[in-house]
Amino acid sequence: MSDIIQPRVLKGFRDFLPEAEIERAAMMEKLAGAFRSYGFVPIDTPALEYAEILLGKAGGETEKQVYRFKDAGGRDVAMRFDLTVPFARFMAEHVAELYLPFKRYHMAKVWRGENTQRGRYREFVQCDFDIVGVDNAAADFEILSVIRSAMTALGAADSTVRMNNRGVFNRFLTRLGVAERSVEILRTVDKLAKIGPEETRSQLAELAGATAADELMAFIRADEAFGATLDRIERLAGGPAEDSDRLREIYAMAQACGIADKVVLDPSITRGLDYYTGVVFETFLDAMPELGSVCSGGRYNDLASLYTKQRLPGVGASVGMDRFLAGMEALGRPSRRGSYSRALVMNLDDASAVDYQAAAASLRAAGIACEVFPERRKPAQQFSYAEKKGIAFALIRGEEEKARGVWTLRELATRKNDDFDGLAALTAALSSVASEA
RNA sequence: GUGGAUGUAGCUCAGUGGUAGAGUCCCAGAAUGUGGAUCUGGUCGUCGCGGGUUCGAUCCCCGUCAUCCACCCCA
Repeated sequence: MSDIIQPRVLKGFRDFLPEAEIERAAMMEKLAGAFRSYGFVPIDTPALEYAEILLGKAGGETEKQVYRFKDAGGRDVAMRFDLTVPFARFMAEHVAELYLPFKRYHMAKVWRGENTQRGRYREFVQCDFDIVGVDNAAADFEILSVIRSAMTALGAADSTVRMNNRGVFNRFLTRLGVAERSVEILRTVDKLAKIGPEETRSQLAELAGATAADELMAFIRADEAFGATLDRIERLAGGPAEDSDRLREIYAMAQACGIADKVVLDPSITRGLDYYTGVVFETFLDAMPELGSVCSGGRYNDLASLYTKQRLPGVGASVGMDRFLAGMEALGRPSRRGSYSRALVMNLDDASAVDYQAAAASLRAAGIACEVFPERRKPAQQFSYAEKKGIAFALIRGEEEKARGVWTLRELATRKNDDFDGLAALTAALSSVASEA
């Protein structure tokens, strides 16, 4: 007679238990801190938009992957598949209420109905940050700098930003006479790290001929210092121009700010997305480059041309939070934490129920997160509960302690007890140790 | 979307054409309120789901769902 529904989640969608969600929340707080330190402000937009808004310019892969359906009112709607397109609509709609340059960050879930794999889900969080309204080296550099700050804040300072400028690449393709095939060529070049030089060369030869393929392979090498690579690709592209100067300026700023050692000029980085027009960035964990980029972005000349006649140049990037976390987990450095409680007030004596609440109130007033175990149970069970939630301290007051007029503070890890004469002394003691952890 | 592997207790995994086990975890007791050792006993499974073959399926076949890997694409 049991017809319960089997509980389950959709392919590519996930539940997050407290430990995982605490880690995600901590990560978002760290990112927000990095963004705010540069003056970026938060925004949010709806998860659901008119399909024509989201798909206006999309084609091919995006179109196939987007979740799209008719709502109850017959509207043709779609779930956002990134945060950039909704941001374009947002800017077109609100630019008059805002100010330029506008620097925003946006951390939210997006949905893509593509096949899953480690670090690739159908529902995942992107953390975007963009500067709209300025087209210069200062803005490009600021995004680069925020990427470095974000990675450092997340405990991944051992990562490298690989950057390039599509303008230089396009000039080079024009010189080669293969500009009309640039989209396919860019896409092939983008796969260099994955498929290796031989395969890349043969695919390029099919696209552009053997001679051009050899020249392309010579162009996309990234085995020299930033300046040497820049000089080489600038020469191959036809000499000095604004695009190569831009890279030079950005690099000078990176050097001045001490982040140049984690920035590489890699002419093979082109980004698959075709709306990028200037600098492009990809960020790889040094210990796990095969995971793919955990933070990518670049410059686009016109963010919102689909929705407004006002020209809005911008530059930005996006941290793939779920992919990043998958990488950190694979590298064995997750920061597990079971709760935010620092102390558990043990429940050992019904006659002391009031005292327990008073003790907890006293701790919270001192800024110490704590909880009262809600029913009387054997001490071992309460200790076990505390340890599962990662609570470091237990406050013990049973009949014996009450008779002696003391509170016992027990450190769970060491199992050492200390007696305190009153709540004030106990709270003070806990304040000093709690702030250390 | 295409191809391959996997899916057995909360967790990690054995196993068999006759409806299932180990370790761990959890619960109780030895020790009647202060947990890391030991011993004893115990709970827990629609063997992913649906269908087929069979006297009988967790095992064989088909489908399906999910996870992982490769391709594709990308965060």
